[in-house]
Amino acid sequence: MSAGTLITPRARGRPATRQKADTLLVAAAAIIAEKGFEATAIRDVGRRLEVSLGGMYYYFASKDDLLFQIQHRTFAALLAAQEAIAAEAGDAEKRLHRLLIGHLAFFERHPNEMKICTFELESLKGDFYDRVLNVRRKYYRVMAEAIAELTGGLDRRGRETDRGRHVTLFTFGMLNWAFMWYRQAKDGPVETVAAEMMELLLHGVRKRRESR
Amino acid sequence: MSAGTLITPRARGRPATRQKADTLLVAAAAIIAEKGFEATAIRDVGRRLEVSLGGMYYYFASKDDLLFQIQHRTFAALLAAQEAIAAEAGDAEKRLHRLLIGHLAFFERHPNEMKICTFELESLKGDFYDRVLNVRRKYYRVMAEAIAELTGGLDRRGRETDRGRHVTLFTFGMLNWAFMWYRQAKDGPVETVAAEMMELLLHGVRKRRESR
DNA sequence: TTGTTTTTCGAACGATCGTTCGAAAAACAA
DNA sequence: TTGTTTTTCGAACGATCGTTCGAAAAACAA
Repeated sequence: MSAGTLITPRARGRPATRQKADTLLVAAAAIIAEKGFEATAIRDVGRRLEVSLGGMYYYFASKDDLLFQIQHRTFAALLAAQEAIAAEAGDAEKRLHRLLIGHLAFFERHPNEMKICTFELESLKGDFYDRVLNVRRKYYRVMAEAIAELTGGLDRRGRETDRGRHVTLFTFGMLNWAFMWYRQAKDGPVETVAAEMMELLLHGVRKRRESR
Repeated sequence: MSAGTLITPRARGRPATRQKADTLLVAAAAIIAEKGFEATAIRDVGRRLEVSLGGMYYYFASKDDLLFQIQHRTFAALLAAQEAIAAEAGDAEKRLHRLLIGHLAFFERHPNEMKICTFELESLKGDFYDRVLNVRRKYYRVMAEAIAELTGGLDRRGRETDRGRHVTLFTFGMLNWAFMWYRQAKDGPVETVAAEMMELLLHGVRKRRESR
């Protein structure tokens, strides 16, 4: 929507140019996820797709801009997808369950980008940082609301309680830490992991003697 | 114990030298936690404590060695502290509760070092990486055992089940994500947070109608 | 005091990096 | 075809970095 205010090269230009910029962003994300942002040279990103160093600067205003675009469009896409999921019908439990699946599924589709969002947030500066933080806050609220519905983690004025806030952050911890260990082959589909997470949130993990 | 096998400058030398090396490690951790490992220049670390660039190389064999020492000694200290806590008397619930407190308390005492352990593990190379990973694995086992005692997350042969593994990783997620949000002033003492985490693991977070 | 070991420092190295710039090439519109 | 816009490229810049090295200073032992 207000994406038109972006004054970066890739926002103007021909359709084929925008598409190439997308390809560059994906390639850049793969390299940055592997080596880290500071350790990644723009030269290397270009080399992988056979674009000269000078050519890279036709697509991105700066190295910081490149990092910003990866993070911003990733989180914006995640936010949009999850807002749609949150709007579907169903009770609080089903809604949160769908959101857990949605988050992990998005993470599975875009592991490089999500890893960068987690690791390199603080590599963003000034306005870039603020704008990404803004999207992240919106996403936090989507999840926090869904969790509060389930836990009653709101006080009488509808504001988040300390305990409700912590439960939300615990949940984000479980979700975001997945990049450290989740491998589809070893851990099964994300739906299984989400179901286990949901079970934990609903009933805890203690060995139940008579749970049948 | 086998720390004597370290062939780094700070392992030999006078007591005052070892002490100065410790001070340098703490100062380095503060800078690296703020700016990231790649973005941190050894020059800057030296400058903060008025040690020349050349002088830094009397204490550390290389920049990689500096990062390794921070991570290795931090995780070794955490492991030792938690092993002691795990060995204390008490049932499975009390033991895990103590470990949660211990982890968060250690994190609160050494936020810079713990942040580096989380963010910069993959900045380590070769043998440095292997040796830190080795300590991390030991720590994982301490926590995994404590959780398995509570959940029964072991199969008949005493091996970790998939579900047990996931519960452990969920717990690590909650604990390690704390660096993103925990502030003593806002969130209260770590004991409170640990208690909330324990409550979640035991009973889940669903609003209880008749929990009295 | 003298001799030895430990510690500190400054200068210099080769390498790499982000960014700029203007010219050339390619794509497109007329 | 001609003229215009978009895209690509190579070279060069100033800056920063990790590391080395040998000489000087400081600390210590005799």
